[in-house]
Order: sequence, then structure tokens, then C-alpha cells
Amino acid sequence: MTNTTLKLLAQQLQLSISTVSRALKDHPDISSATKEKVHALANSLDYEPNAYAIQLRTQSSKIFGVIVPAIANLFYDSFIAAIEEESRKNGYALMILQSSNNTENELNNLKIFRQNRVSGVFACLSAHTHNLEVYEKMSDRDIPVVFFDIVPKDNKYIKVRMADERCAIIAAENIIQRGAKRVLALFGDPALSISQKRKQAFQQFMEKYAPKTHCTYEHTYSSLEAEAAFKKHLSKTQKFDTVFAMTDEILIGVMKAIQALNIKVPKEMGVISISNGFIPSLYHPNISYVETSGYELGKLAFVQMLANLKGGKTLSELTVDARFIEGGSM
Amino acid sequence: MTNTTLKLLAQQLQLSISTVSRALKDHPDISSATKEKVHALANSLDYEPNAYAIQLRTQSSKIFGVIVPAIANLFYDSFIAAIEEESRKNGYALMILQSSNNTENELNNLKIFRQNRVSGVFACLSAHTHNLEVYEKMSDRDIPVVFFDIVPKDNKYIKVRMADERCAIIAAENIIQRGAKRVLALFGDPALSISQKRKQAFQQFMEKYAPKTHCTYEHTYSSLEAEAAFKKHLSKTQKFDTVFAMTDEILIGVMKAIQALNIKVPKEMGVISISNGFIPSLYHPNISYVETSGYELGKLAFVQMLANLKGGKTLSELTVDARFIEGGSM
DNA sequence: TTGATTTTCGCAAACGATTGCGGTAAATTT
DNA sequence: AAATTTACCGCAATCGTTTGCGAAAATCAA
Repeated sequence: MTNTTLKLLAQQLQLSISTVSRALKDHPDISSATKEKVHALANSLDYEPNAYAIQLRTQSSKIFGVIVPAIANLFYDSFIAAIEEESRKNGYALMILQSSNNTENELNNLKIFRQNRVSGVFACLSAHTHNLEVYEKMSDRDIPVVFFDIVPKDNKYIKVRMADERCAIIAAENIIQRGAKRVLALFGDPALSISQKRKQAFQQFMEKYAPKTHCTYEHTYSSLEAEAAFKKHLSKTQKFDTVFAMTDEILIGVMKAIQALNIKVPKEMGVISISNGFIPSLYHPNISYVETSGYELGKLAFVQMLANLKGGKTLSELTVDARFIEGGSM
Repeated sequence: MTNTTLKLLAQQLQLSISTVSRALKDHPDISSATKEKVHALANSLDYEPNAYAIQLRTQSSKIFGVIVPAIANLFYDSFIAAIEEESRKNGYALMILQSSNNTENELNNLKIFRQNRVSGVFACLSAHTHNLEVYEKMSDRDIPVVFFDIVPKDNKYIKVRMADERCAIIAAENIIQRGAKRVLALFGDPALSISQKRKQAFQQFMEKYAPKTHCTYEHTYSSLEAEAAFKKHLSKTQKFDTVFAMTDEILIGVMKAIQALNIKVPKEMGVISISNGFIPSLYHPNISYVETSGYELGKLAFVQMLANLKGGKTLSELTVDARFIEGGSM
């Protein structure tokens, strides 16, 4: 079946293409009688404007590109879900590509975005991407880029992220409030600025407000390592009474160890983490956590994108605030 | 900065647009001297072909549409991840939209797909979508639709799904092998064919091969309900020794109850579920499960899509097989 | 040198929509 | 009845590519 186009409609109605086009979009030049006829035929013939022709003509695509390290990730999922919602409301569609934390993929994805002349890009940097030239290239083409989560340091970029320091501090506050004596604080890949920020903020706060509390810091790269680290430290003479997990991944490892050793939470061990909430809700009692909502972040990112698209250069870093969610593990 | 186009290249090189176009794609008509010059300038000017113009001209978009109920879902995530990988390998990009299990959204999404003239659609039906007219409309436009997971019954559609009956049977087999005496089997929304199939297969198998085993069946709609159901049945005089969870969601509820009641797995209670593996790996011991890999399903779906695009009508239902993954909970 | 080939390239028409500008008929004004 | 508006509508260029066909230039054969 051949697609129905303006031309086809025009022929059938003995009208010009321009008239049909205008009638369809309610242009005042066209009489309502004509408009009705056009709409009627368009409906019965299931006319769908060809997005490519429009985009070619208008040079704007109504598509946003999204780059995430992995789609199958609770945090990014909710981020994507949020911008998908907003995009649809605003008449945009989403093109989602995953970098798998691989710089080369990232480059290819950006190329696809450029070729498709996306209206804007939401990007989460791969763990080890440092060369931002490609992103400059987008800006050169007037395609705004909103970085999220893993963002570049330079302030000339538009970025939204979690209030990492605040997260860590809120966690620390609650640990102090619990009256913890010895705490094990587990962080992620030390090469990531997110790990650095969280650790630094956490450590500073603890040293300042609870200098007597003994803290052990460790970086782990996976759930398995976190589990091992937990067990290792627990077997030492000086046991700890509270554990802080910087990410879901780490929390998972910790909780496996806790279950395996049949440790009672929160009596024998306090647990607190930074999370979007899903993983903490899997355990009994629910794990207390500092909320970092990918969903909220997505909403914020979208606002930034729209603002940038509309007009002004809103070059700034926005953060979404964090809050403590009581679970029962502290 | 103005985008570099064929026209621009042509002007700068004193060549015609057609020559430039052909040079860029290594057409034999063009001398290698010219080709080199063209390539050189194209590179230095960062030429990126305009996908819209190409698509308008060639009438093919190199984009697949994907409709899932929710992006933030472990199963769909891995499905998406799989087709994303394959798509990129094959030069396609993905446009992902979520229906939120809402038929109206589904319609809108399909409209966007039609307007963007996607090359094909991967669709998971919303829970209560029964009117497939819109999907027919896609086929009318020669846009193949590959249904996955939640698929229509009619065999005229292309579909890939998990081997639901097999899953249930494998679970039943292992329950029998464990020597279970009383089992609680928890299923999802009874309106979904996936629940029906799994339950029916499970029940038939159990009645045939272990008629003396006492099975209690129940449908629950959420984790919370599953947790409540588990507790309710446990408080009865006749306790059960094995629980079967049809989905991750149900498993989560069950495990919360198990943790809350401090029940020992697998000594006091055997646990088995159907899952893609992530949730079962969160507990200690790991929960044994029948694997339904969204990733595998994605790969299969992509093969179907490609086959259909290439030529033949491969109207058939393909299923990806299931296998038992030993966790330690049985 | 001349005719036949082969290389190498340009013309122009598409693809489907948008839009400034100009034109015609009807309606309104003098 | 002539002049002026107003309401409707069409012409044609344009967005950036692709591609069939024809033509000029270069090479070759005789």
C-alpha cells in the first residue's frame, strides 16, 4: 500500500498541495469548508505526515538522543523513564543508545545522533571518557548537550547531577545519630569523581563531627568485592557496628554477606546506603537510604534541555537534592 | 555554524553534487583522484550526511521502534540491551517508547513510529490491549512488527516469547525432585495469558507426576500481595515446605516474608522462581530459578526482524528455551 | 587522423513537506 | 458601475540526497 501524501490528497480533492498543507494545520487563509473536506479525506486515507520531509524542510527533528552506560540499570532506567514521559508530553521522541562504558561506542552513538540531527542530547559520560571534543562538535552544530550523573568538570557544560556531597553528609549524619562506634564505609571506583566526592564529603564530615568514631574506608569495584570486603573486615578483632554502602551494587554485596552470616539488622549491624530505593526495599527490614532519584534527575535534565532549546544559554550545574528515607536498618 | 552539505563540498571543489555524492560512496564512475580530494575535504569539514534527506529519498529509515510497558524493568531492560547491540551492529538505531501499560500511550507511540517511518517495530502489548488494528496498520505500511513477551494469540503475527509452559514445567520438576510435600505456588495477574499458561502447565504437570503433593495456588498482583499471601498461608495449620514464585515481583514479596520470619532457606523452605537471574542473585543462598533471559529473547527477536525485513514472511512463533539455574534454595 | 570506446562527470527529476508571494474571484465600499 | 478590500487559493523555491541518463573528455584502435 502506497503511503498517502499531501500530493495524493491534493489530487483527489482537486486542490493544490499548499492548500492541503495549510488546511491540515488550520491556517486562517483556508475556508472552513475546504478544511473540512481535507480533514475528512486525510482521516479516511490515514494520512500521516512524513517526519523526514518535515525535518528536512524545517531542519528540526523533534528527537532527543540519550546516551547511558547501560540501559539495564535501575538508576538510568528511571532517568530514562522520566525524560521519556516529558518528551512525549512535549512532542519529542527519544533515541536511546548505550555506551557500555566504552568510549568508542560513545563516539559512534554521537555520530548517529548527529546524522539524525537530534534536537538535543542527554549524555552520561563513560567512566573513562576524558576527551570531550565530540561533545564540542555537537555544540558547534547548535545541538545542546545536557550531561547527567557522570558529568565533566568544566563549567562551560550544562549538567545536572545528584548532590553527591549532600548525600554522603546525610548518610554520615544518620550514622552519627545512631551512635555508631565503628563504621565500615564502602565506596566505588576511586577513579570516578562521584566516588571521590562522596568519600571526601563523608570523611570530612565524620572527622569534624564525630572524631571519636572509628571509620574504615575501602573502595570496591563490584558486589562480589563488596561482599568480600565486608567479610574480611568483620573477621578482624575490632568488629564494626555500622556499614555504609555508596551504591546499590555495594549494598547488594553487603547484604549477601549479612544474610550469609545471619547478622541481625539493625541490632547487630546498622546499614545505610545511597540508592534510588528499589534495592533497599528488597530486604527486611527495609534498608535506610539517602535517596538519589534518577527519576527526579531526569525531570530536571529535561527542564534544562528545554530551557536551552528555547533560548538562553543556561550554563550551570543543577543538582537534585537528596533526602533520607527511613527504612528500619539503622 | 552551518552544516556542511554535499552542495557546499561541491562548490568548494568545483564539482557537481552528484559527483561528490558518488565519490563519497566509492562509486566506480569516479576517478580515484577526485575521490581523494572529496574525501579529504569532507573530512576536514566534518561532513555528516543528513539522515533525513537520505531517508526521504530512499524511503527507508534505519530506525527500529520499540514499545515496552516500562523501561525501568529488569526484563525489558535486558531485552532492549540485546536489540540495541544488534541494531548498532547492523547500522540501525533504536527509538524506544514506553506504554506504561496504557493502551492510549501505545497508540500514540505507534503513531510516532509511523510518522518517523521506522523500519520495524518491536512491541510488547500492554496488559489490556486487545484491539490490534493499529498494528495491522503498520503491516499495511510494510512495517514489520515483531511481538515479544506479551504477544497476541493470533498466529498471523510474528512473535517471540519465552517458553512459558516449559518454564513452569521445569520448576515443577525441580519441586518434585526436592521431594516437596506441600507447595505454595504464586502466580501473577490471571488476566494475562502468561499467567494462565504458566499456571496451567505447572498444575497439569504436578497433578500428573506428583498427585500426592499438595499444591495451593494463588494469584497476586504485587510484591506486597505476594508477601501477604505467603504469610497468610504459612499461618495455617498445614504449613508448606516449598514456594514457587512465577515472577521476580512475586519472589521479592516472598523473600521479604522469609527474611521477616527468619525462615531458613532451603532447610525449612525451598524457594524457586522464574526470573532472568538478577533478583535471585540478591539473596543468600542464591535462589534457584528457571531462567528466562530477556537478553536471549532480544537476540531472537532481532533475528526475526531481520529475516522479515530481508524478504520472506516468516510468520511463526519462536520461543527461547528455558533452563534451570541452581542457586541453593532448593 | 578518424572513429569507436571507455572514463569521468553533470543535469535534472525525484522524495514530501513548508511558506513567501502573488493572483483571482467574490464581497464590500464609494 | 467602478474601485477597493477581503477571502481563498496556487506557484514555485527550498531542505539535502540519490540516481538514471546523457554528454564531454580522454584513451584506444585502425
